Parts: sequence; C-alpha cells; structure tokens
Amino acid sequence: MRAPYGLNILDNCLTCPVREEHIFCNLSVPAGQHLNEIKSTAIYPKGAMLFIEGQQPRGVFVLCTGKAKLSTSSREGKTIITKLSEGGDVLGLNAVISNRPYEVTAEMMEPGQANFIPRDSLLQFLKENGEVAVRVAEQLSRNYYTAYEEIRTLGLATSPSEKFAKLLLSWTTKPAQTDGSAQVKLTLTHEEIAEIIGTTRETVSRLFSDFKKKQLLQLKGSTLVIRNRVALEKIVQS
Amino acid sequence: MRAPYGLNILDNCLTCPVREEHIFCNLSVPAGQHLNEIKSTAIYPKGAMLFIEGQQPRGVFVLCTGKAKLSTSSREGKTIITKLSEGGDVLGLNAVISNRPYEVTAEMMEPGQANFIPRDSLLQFLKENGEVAVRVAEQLSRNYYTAYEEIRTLGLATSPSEKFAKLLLSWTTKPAQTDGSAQVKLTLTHEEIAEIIGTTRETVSRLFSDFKKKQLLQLKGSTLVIRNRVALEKIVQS
DNA sequence: TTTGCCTGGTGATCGAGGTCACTCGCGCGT
DNA sequence: ACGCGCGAGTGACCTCGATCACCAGGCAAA
Repeated sequence: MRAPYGLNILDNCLTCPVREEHIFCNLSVPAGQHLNEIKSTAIYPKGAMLFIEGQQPRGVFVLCTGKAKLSTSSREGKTIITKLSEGGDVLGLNAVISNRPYEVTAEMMEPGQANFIPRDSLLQFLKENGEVAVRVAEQLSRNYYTAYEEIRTLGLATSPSEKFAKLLLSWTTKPAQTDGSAQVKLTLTHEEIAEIIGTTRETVSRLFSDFKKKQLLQLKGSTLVIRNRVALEKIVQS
Repeated sequence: MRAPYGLNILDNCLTCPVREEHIFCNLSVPAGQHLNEIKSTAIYPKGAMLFIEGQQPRGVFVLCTGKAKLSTSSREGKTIITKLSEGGDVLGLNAVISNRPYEVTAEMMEPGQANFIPRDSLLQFLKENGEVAVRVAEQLSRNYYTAYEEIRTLGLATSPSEKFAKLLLSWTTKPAQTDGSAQVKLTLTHEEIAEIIGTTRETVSRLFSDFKKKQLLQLKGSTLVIRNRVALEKIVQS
C-alpha cells in the first residue's frame, strides 16, 4: 500500500512494528478489533499540526511512524519544546481525559502516520474495557513524571551548559555503549535545541563550539559523537 | 476531642468542613465507610515531613486542615516549591498510582491534620469502587495541568518580576474583588517566595520594594494589599 | 547561474540578576 | 536584660547570557 510522502501506510495494528510498546495496540483480540473500528489513520507531512495548544480536545493521536514535537508558547512568541515524540507515543491523552484544551501544540518534525481516535469513541471504549483504562491511568502518571522532570530541568538546572549537557546525555542513555563514547543522529536545528533547553540559538551554537573545544563531543556530518560521558555528567551534577 | 498543637481532631468525614471539595470524602455511604476503615489520622506539627522526594510511596495523605508545601531539590541544595496545598488536597497520589518514588517532598507549613491511606488498601479500594477510580484519574490529569502551568511559568516567563507579578495575581484571583484592590494574608517568607518563582531571597526583597514604590502593592503588617491589578497583569503579559 | 532563504558561527555590547557582605529589627528563651 | 537567630532591606560588584549585527555555506526554486 503506497501513500503520499513516500511512506507506506500501516493499516493493520497486528503487524505494526511499534505494537509492543503501544498502550492501545497490545490488546486482547476483541478490544483490538473494536479499537480498529473507531480509529482512522492518516499520513502527515513535515510541519503538519496534529493539534494546537488551546484547542478543545477532538481526540487522541497515536503516532505510528515519524517524529513530532510538543511545544507551548507565550503570547510574545517565545516557545519551549516540552517533548519529542516517536512511534508508539499517544498524543493528546490528558486533554481528552480531562476534557480541557490541549496544553501543547503537536507538530510533525518528520512525515509519518498517525491514528486518530475521536474523544467520544475513546471514552466509550475505555468504559467498556477496564484493562485499557488502567493503562491510560498509568500513561497519565508517566506523563506527569515527564512533566516533573521538565520542571526540575527548568527550575533547578540553572545554566544553559548544564541543561545542554543534560540533553546530550538524555540522547545517549538508551544505547549505553562501550567505552564512554556514543553516537546519535542529530536531527534538530540549533533553534530547536534552544527551545528545548530554554535559551537562544546563539548560545546553543556557542555551546557546541565550547564542548567541541573541550573534547566533550564531536561532529561527523550530522552525527553527534559523545566523547566524554563522565565529564558531561560532572557538568550536570544536580 | 482535643489534640496536640491546640487543634481539634476531625474524626468523622461526614462532618468534615472540606467534605465537599474532597475527592475521597463526598462518596456514597458504603464507600465512605470502607474508606473510614482503611484510613488513619494524625496531627502534624509545623515542619513535619509527610513524605520525602525519592522515597518509595507508602500511601496517600489527605490534608484536612493546615497547609503544606510541595518541593523538589537538586543535590546542591537548590529548592523549588511547586505547590502549596490546603485542606482537601490529596498528596502523593501520583507516586502511589504509578508506584514510583514520590517526586516531591511534602512539608507542613502550618500544623494540621492529615489522613493516611496505605497504598495497598487504596489500590484495593479503587478496584472495588470504579466511581472513585474515575475521580482519581481526573485528579491525576488536574495535577498534570498544574505541572504544565509550572512549566510555562518557569520556561516562558523569563524575568523574576514577571513571575512575581504572576504569583501575586494567583493569590487574588479567588476573591475577585471590588475596585481593583484585594487583600491577602501573607504567610510566606521571602525565601519561600523565592523558591516558588525560582530566584533569590534578595531579589524578592527588591521586588517588594520596587512594587511598593510603583504603587502596585502595599503592606499593612502581614497583610498584602494589591493596589493596581491591571498594572500587574500588564507586567505578566505572557 | 542567480537569487533567496534558512541554518549556523561569532564578535561586541550591555544589563539584569546572582552573589557577597553588611546592618537592622523582632521574637524568644534563659 | 541580654544574647541569639532568623527574616528582611540594601549597597557593591561582576558574571553570564540575551541581544544585535554580520557573514558564510547549503539548498531549492526560478
């Protein structure tokens, strides 16, 4: 099955590669079938807005492929990115459950597919499937912990270099590699990194220069190489 | 019934003055009785720690009277206060539901009574009382929104004066009074205010001076008088 | 190719606010 | 009365990072 933007559509949750981690997919057969009926799927281009901060919640989006960023802005235009989402993430859950406006804007950074589940159908589905409701509660509290991590970063880690180091480490905790070096594909612009750690484009640029000079990292094309993990951890401290 | 610290113990949830707003109190009779059996109650002095960040969750605390502050700290000792709690609030809910360590420390600021519900009993109770489980989910998402408000304050409202103005306004949105002035009893030290808005004691002190000079506020003993609400709102902007 | 536009790098400047160092005043216990 | 400790007010200093202002390279559309 072919689709726009050169992507294949995943129209069957049973063969979906993100099936395992997914709170709405790895379900009992009847529940899964019910969910298949109420969901609709679509491919979104880069830059597409799944939903915008302040909108009334229409439903949740289940990101299958692609990447999205969640952000919130002030009226003067300052923006912070609060989370980067990948395949398997459920977006807009809190707003739907509490029936309050979306607290963030969700924008596609890389084209990808997302399933949409309308609010009413979802709530009905949850009432009928207690098992899934429990997963939703767990997901909500995971979201809450993520939010608190953000609060700690913004409120306690004072200097940009500290936050930058923290971010770099968060990108490489997953592979937990070898000697002390690790590689990451760098897909964010300096501007976006600045919005994550709450500083300016220029400062991020200077931080890269600094850290390169101090042998903490290295750039091979768009691949970021962490050279000295322990030194980064010492910068983070807090 | 008399108790330490000159406080009366509320031993009956049915006559509790915070009964209405309380997610665990305003229940059906059988559920309320069940809850009464699994809860224990105690009076805590000022400075008492209900629980500490990082501890495994033992259970939730239902604050009946008194005030508590929730805070999180970095290793170097920097602290931010994330929430001030009053009668009716449920503390530690997220940690209990998700079985992760308490994400904050809860410390009594004014002596008061709290009911304790052990984790196991609560989870069992929730399984048997779906209605209450729903309220818990709603409470979780309320907590989440509060956390996001905090993220916005820390990440978007850049200057201390902006955050300070925001805080002052948050203290007086409730009475929504008369002409444009409002009164609040000031119970926090400058140090604590600094920990709420993420700055230093000295800066808070200077902000009070500044705002007094600009006729925005006034101090009568420990009573804070907001003199010019609109001007504060203009400072907040964002 | 040319023309933009977006991203990135870097210097210069400047001001807000953190830090340090006092002092003052009040309440409290002995 | 005395000393003590805590909260508060304020001046002096100095650092860090935001801001402004350029410029260079890469990439895409015309």
